[in-house]
Amino acid sequence: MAETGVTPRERYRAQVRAEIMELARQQIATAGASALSLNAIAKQMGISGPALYRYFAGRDELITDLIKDAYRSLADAARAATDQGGGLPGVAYALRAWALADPHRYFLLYGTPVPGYHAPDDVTTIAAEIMAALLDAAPAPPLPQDGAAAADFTDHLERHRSWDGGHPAPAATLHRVLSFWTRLHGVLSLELAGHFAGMGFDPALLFAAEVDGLSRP
Amino acid sequence: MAETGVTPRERYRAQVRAEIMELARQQIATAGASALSLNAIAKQMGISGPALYRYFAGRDELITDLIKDAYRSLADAARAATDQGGGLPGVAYALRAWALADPHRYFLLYGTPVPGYHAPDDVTTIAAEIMAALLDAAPAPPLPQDGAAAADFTDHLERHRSWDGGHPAPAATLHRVLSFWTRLHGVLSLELAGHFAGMGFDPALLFAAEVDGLSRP
DNA sequence: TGTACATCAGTGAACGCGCGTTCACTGATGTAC
DNA sequence: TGTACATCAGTGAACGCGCGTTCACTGATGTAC
Repeated sequence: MAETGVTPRERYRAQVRAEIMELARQQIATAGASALSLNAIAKQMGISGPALYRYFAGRDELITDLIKDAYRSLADAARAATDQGGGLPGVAYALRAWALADPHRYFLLYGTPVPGYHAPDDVTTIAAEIMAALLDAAPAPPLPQDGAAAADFTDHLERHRSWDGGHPAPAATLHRVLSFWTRLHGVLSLELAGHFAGMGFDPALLFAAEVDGLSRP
Repeated sequence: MAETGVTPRERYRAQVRAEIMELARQQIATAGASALSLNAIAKQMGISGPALYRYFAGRDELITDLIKDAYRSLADAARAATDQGGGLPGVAYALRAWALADPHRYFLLYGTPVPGYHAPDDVTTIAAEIMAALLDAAPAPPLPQDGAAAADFTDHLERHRSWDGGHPAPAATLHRVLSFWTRLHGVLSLELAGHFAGMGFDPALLFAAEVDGLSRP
């Protein structure tokens, strides 16, 4: 009685869809997005390949849903960290934990772009949520930027802040958050891709040092 | 008479090899590394597919050579910029120019890692050259790091600097160069992957602001 | 200079693979009267 | 409660594709005597 309006068939559909997504996620986690195979998923579920077409229009739609799903998960993690009051460092560590839990999922969002693929509007919206979480976590007011180029870009942002989602933060904060985000992505993606592997130092310490440096005024 | 010891056959071989590599490079530039197809290359050259096996043991070897080639090219660009005396900003702009000239080539090196693939020792050596160029370009002495985590990592690097290729720079400089490199990669890879596309601001200005901020003490 | 032999670039057929996707269908589940 | 019909999940065969790679071969180029 609790589940009003949800027929058994709808429940079943949602369940199977979820199972497909879950197996797809596992496949990506194991061998990356390029290895995602509809037939392999079907085989794992014990059904025939064409049966999947009851749930997804095709491979592209499945990938799109996986991307949306991953963005959603990442945005939620960022939001939770912000709400917990840890500030930018808090968000930074949350993002790192998210990425380390499933590196291929991170690369699904921020890795090599797929040549033909173009992201739908939904993901742009969710990506904006991540920026919003960072803006909420950022301390105010930001210190004045040193350096002419830095000041120039802050000015530039004043006139190009359509992506802020209506956030009232000053342009200097937008700049700071943007810079924070790019730097974070830098360390993180190099670590995840294994580029520090042969260098001998501990990536966690580098990350901590970056976050430390980025967070103080 | 000038080309001592190089038989016509060797010349021919080198030439064909170079042509294969060039077409492979074009293919990657157009549609990414995952789209690289031996048969397609052969067709473009007007020869049969199996003929390529006279020049490469297989697809993997070709990709490995392309990666080595790209690293070589990038390291040369970094070295040239350093020798020109532009300091870290000079190297930064050189690397950006290199990446923008062929984004897929950049992603071949620093994009989503290929699941099965493992880089041979050669590329590690060349990658170290890039760090060496940055170390040569970095100003000395570096300022003391603010923040406990930053100081910790510098200390840590003192004990884990095997990757410095024997460079005499102090650990603080290693730290600075490492941080410079990761941050650079952050802005650059997000720009190349198109993540700034919908945001409205000019990526070049953000890059300039980052380089500006990163270069001053 | 001429002949016999070795090297080696390139061919064409074939193998086996897995992929996404379509189609006409069966059979179970749900709905209407 | 029972019957007639509609919905829809899943099947199995098939299509067409392009891939990397192997193999035995032809024919041109180079080498040795």
